[in-house]
Amino acid sequence: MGLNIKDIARMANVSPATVSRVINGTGNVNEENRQRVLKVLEETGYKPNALARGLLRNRTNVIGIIVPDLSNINFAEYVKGIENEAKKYDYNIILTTSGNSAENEISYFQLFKEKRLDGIIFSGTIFTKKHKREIDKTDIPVLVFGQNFGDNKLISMNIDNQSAAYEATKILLSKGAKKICMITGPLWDRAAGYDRYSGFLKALAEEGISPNSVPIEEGDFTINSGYKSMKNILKRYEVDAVLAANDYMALGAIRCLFDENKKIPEDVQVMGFDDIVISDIYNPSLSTVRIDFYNAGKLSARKLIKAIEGEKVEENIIIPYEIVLRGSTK
Amino acid sequence: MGLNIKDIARMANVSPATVSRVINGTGNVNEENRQRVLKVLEETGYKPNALARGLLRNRTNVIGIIVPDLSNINFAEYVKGIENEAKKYDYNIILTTSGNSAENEISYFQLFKEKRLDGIIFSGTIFTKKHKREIDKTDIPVLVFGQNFGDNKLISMNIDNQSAAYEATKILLSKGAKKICMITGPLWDRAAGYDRYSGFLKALAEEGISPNSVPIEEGDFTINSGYKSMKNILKRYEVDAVLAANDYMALGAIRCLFDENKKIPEDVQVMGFDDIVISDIYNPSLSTVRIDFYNAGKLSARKLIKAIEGEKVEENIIIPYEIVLRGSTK
DNA sequence: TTGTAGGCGTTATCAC
DNA sequence: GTGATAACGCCTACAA
Repeated sequence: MGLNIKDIARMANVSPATVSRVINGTGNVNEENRQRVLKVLEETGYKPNALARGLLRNRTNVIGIIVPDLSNINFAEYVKGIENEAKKYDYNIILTTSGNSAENEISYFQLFKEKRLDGIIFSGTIFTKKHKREIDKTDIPVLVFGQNFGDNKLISMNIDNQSAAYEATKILLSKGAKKICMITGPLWDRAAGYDRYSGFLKALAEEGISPNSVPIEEGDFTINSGYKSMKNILKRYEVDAVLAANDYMALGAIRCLFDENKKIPEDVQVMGFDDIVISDIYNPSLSTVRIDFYNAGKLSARKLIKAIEGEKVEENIIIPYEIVLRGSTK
Repeated sequence: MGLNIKDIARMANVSPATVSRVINGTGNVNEENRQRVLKVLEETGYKPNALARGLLRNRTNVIGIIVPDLSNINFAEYVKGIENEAKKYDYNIILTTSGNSAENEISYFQLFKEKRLDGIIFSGTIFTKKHKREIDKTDIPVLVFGQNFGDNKLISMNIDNQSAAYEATKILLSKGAKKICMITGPLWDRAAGYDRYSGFLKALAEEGISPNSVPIEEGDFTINSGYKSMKNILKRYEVDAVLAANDYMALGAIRCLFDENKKIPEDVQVMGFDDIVISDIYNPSLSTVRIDFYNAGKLSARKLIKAIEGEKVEENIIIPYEIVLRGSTK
């Protein structure tokens, strides 16, 4: 290590320019010289310094990612998708997690700018004016995931959470639910919290059900909060269907219903969100809304790289969802 | 954007050197000038180019990570731990996943070298001479996670999988198991596959049980493979205890036992590995071996950064485990 | 076909 | 206290 292009040049008895030409396959090089250089490269294991190269080309081939939390399997899958796809195009990723702190998010934007990354994928759960201002100051391509935010400067990719929750609710009602309730995520979480909640309300409105008569508890996406929320609801209401804003809460709710001697789905139907790996094997197996985060990640990487390389990219991309019916619904 | 330190200098009527001094807090600067510079920095949102800086200082403040797969919650937690801890020391991470391909792993080592990262955390499931040769060629500090590989050049961090499996087996036996069996991971996976398997055998040996009489199936860590392995075992044997090399396989096994009308833990005791979030709420709740990957990640980051900054670091660090007894054992 | 020289943006050194 | 200058390692005109 510590070798630079001049050292290689000296060893191969040529100039640094020639070495550079061999490495990059640019310009013509005498075959004999080329072979000598290649041999030295091989022997020394020399790798050009990406810093120097980036400085010159103004390109790093690195994409910055900001996600709230890697413990959430959805985000882990999303990141995996990005990474796998990016590597195909010879890009790497710098990963940061914000823990849902807007302050962290903003400071990462600045960091990414400093590091001269080629593009940024940002997935937050809230999106403020401050975020927007920061993004506007950046002239690197940015892809925002999971936030509807009309802005022609950035690419946005969204899950239609509202429609998904709407449809899930409709299905429960169509299967005979008369006393439905919901366990939501935190409502400040625009996507998985608020939008799923509002889709639920929309479906009720269409059926002429007043939201005031419907029990709604706000959980925090953990199994425990699902359990507690269900318990709170059962204290004061009789219900025959539950929509939970994610599978963990749905599983917590099922556990609670079980403890209260309710039969699923005969007495109470349950529907979750996410289709985590356990949902299929759980007893009863869980009906849920499946969103393919891995593919969303791949798509995000592809779109962003397209934008980095100067191609036109549509501004708002919608990720499909799919409703999976299993044993916890009739 | 596109501003450089010279632009700032011009705007503030000072030299680039002075701007640099203000930014880095190095050397003395006249208060009046400092204020003028700060104002320009504020107004322009200028950030120094980390590439140029890195070129000069030979430092990037970035750590490279290689893990097999982010879908595995253990690795996701591990990475999260690294990232959170690294950020405290002002380091960022470049994350790559190898999909267990040794070829990928090696090429990432080279990439990291090219990018002049300050350190590398490598977690693979196999560790070959080729890996070792590559690491030896690198003079960046490397931390290898999950592989016992005596080498004074690198820091290694390990889970004592063998002892953990040994102890788990002993517990099952002490609780009256007479006809025990195991569902292992792939045995080429040194850590979670082979080592857990060998710990199991060691415990049997100590009790004078011949391994030939004991059913052993090799799964692939998925729920399905746990189910199938259990089914295969039950076809030919009667068992009263199962050790599975991870919780997913344990849950698959439980599901199978349930389908075969076996009572848990009365007829068959089950013990897993990992303590995934669902294990506690499953019915029956799952006894398991818990390893704190998040903290292992934090510790890895801390040790590696220490090494990067020139401090001496112990060479082999052992991560503790803990056996959690729940409803699936007597 | 090949080599020399200048510059990418920053910081450290050395005069002033 | 401040500014010019060289250097980090590479690539690319341009000249030979």
